[in-house]
Amino acid sequence: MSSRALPYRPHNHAACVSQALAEAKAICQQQNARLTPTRERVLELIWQSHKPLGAYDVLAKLTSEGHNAAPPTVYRALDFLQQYGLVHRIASLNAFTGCTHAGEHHTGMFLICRACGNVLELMESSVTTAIENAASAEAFQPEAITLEVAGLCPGCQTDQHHE
Amino acid sequence: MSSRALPYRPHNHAACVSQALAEAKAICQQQNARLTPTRERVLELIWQSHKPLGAYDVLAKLTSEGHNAAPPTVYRALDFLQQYGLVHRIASLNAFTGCTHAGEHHTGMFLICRACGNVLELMESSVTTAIENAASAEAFQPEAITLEVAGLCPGCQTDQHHE
DNA sequence: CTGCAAATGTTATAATGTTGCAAATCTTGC
DNA sequence: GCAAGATTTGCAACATTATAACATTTGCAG
Repeated sequence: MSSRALPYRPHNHAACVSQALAEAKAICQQQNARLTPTRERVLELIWQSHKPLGAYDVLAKLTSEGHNAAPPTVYRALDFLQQYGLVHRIASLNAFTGCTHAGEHHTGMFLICRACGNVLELMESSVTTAIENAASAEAFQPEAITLEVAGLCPGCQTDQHHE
Repeated sequence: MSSRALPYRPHNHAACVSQALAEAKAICQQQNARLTPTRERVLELIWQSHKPLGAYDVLAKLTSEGHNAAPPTVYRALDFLQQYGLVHRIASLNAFTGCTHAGEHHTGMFLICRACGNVLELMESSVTTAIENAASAEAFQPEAITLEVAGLCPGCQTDQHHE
């Protein structure tokens, strides 16, 4: 088995998605939040791609499957999912990606491949700590950290295998 | 004198702006880049605020002073200024701020006060190193780092002095 | 089953950013 | 100087991303 992290190594993505959905249901139930059909479908669509999806990409998929959706439909679902830590917004891409650490309290660090578009979410306490220390040194009280690293993923550094 | 960093402590902002402009001129001259009047004016407008300005804010100021400008005018100037490291784009705000380390090769870390809107740019090699190490551990080759921390600046943590 | 709160539908619009092409300006080699 | 090519700007249209406002429906508690 490869030592490379998901999503770079091959895996059963359908299982990976259904597990994420199951976890999402559990989290919502636990917090008395309603994971309605639309919200669940949006979450599933986002998870089906390791590449971040734009809100209008999600909208297009919804309408293509007969859902009578408008932009607010999607943005509201995304707001909900973000609120419960089920998806993250990637500010540098104006796009959304499934949270791979849902439920855990964390600050995500995103490795975004500019070639294949895949995104890997990391949780690195050493990074978070360094950032918090730097903020402290300026007497700044951090609340939210946006950390997005663009570059080349292992699979795209040498070949043309841009999925 | 306060130990707090600019822009939190009071200072002669006009001087601070004109120094930034002088440095910008030097940097452009050194690299055979043309800091045309429009580009220089955009840079000055951005520097006159410690708060990031949106592209359309810049556009509004230009048109209000008689400049016959359209969105591309501003975006092209901003592209140029970013290319030479004279301004940074803050992805989480869709806005631009003057680079306080122009000329130095660096990765900026931005402390963004959600109350007063001021932004402080830091250069912390310990943070950069931690991020690069985390990326390395995933065999990811970083090219650009977006690091934006939202929270409360020293002046806004206790009082209502939201400038 | 009624009344409130939450969620959704619907229309319109705001905010942000880009493309394409023509005109003007600057620079460079001669 | 000056013609030729490259860079910059003007301009119009358009594309993308996100929100506002308000009516309607749905789910849930009393």
